[in-house]
Amino acid sequence: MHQKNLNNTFTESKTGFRDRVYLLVGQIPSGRVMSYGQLAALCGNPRAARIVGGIAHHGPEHLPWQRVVKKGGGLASGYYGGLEGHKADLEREGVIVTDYKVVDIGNVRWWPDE
DNA sequence: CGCGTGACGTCTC
DNA sequence: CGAGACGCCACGC
Repeated sequence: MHQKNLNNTFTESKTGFRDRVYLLVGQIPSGRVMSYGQLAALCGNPRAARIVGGIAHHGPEHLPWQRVVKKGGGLASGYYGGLEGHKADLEREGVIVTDYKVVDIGNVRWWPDE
């Protein structure tokens, strides 16, 4: 037929990774943060943290990527505006940041279970 | 369809 | 504690 599979890759299982990242990031409430590895794990691959970073860099700007930090609470240098911008956006939401690292990350880390 | 890549993570020194 | 090196894997060309 005329339709073919085009690029196919419409298999939810595979493209799901990137889409899930978008959905999860969009679900992070204000004042809370998630780590790249955490997002990756929830997407199905705890070792795909780097992939989440790459997706974040190229992902939609309307998503709260500022709520995505490293596992230890470290901010992302590649964030639009750099560490300063990232820090400013997090503090704006009430997240305490010191030396470009989220303070008490264990308390502000958010999980979809909540 | 293979290679390089990177907003990470973990180990070692 | 801090910095450096390796590994890991989805994504784009």
